[in-house]
Amino acid sequence: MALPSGPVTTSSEAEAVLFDLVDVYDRAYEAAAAELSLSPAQACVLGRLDERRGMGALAEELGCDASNITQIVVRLEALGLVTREPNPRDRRARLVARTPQGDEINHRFATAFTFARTAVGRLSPDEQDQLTALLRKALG
Amino acid sequence: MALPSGPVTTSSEAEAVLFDLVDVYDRAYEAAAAELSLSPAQACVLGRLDERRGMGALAEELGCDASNITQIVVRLEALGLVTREPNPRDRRARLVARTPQGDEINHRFATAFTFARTAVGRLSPDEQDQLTALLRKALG
DNA sequence: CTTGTTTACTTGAGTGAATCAAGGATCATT
DNA sequence: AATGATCCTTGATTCACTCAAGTAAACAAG
Repeated sequence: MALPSGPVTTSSEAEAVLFDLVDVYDRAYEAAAAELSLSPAQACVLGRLDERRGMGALAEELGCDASNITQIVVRLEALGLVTREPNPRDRRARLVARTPQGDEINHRFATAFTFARTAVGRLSPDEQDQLTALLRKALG
Repeated sequence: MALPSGPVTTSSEAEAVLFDLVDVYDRAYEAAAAELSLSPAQACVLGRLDERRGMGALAEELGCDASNITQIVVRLEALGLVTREPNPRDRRARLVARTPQGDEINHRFATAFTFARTAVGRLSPDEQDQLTALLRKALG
């Protein structure tokens, strides 16, 4: 989603700021990925491989079709960032794991994606707690 | 972006909540669009046509290539939600405007996309002001 | 053990977003 | 009238995403 999500009509100021936040966050994420020549989806998957895991687990966590994950992982594999090893316990399944290069790129991505860190860093510890509490309440 | 944006590693709780918010927001936007058989990008463009305007203006506001807008608008036109009239003052340009049907769908979208409204509605007026202030500060 | 079912993943087809390069038409300037 | 910039479209390409079908292996009876 390169195009922003909203606003249709923002009735309250809080809604407008919320929208701004989401927009800036998404763009920052995309930009950080682009710096490493990754698509946002690739960066996302790569970031969820701190431990090796199956394709199905990824699909479920990310809430998308398994075939989508297959494609993304195939591309990450072609880039040398990920391997797909057969699962010795279940020969239907395959375990996806980051390569050392994948670790390196993932680390660089984490460094490049400064938005959340920076935004939170603009707040005092007290304010951070307030924000956390407010957002939790807002999320229901 | 159906796949979530983040987290790589969330160092603070505030960052984690921020990520949650963005994720839920994006998914809600997508779901609301899907209810009306629109893509998120289509809903986005449709929502920015309260006044008729040129393709270029849309592209600039949405930060993407003009040819991308062309495609999206062509599809919206095929759905009968939008018209592209020639600009009498400049025959290179075309003015995009919602049709009555487009207005209707846009309104239904605004109704279906309840996330921001609902989230903010969980907070008292005071809390809403606090949230607005905190997010403004965090956004820098 | 073989039959049938479920599970895990891949493949293929199709849609749409997005970008880039190139082109046509029109405007604006000299 | 010629030049160059502007507005938009077209074409080519990549990728994300979904759905329908298919393969292969696990699993559970009979």
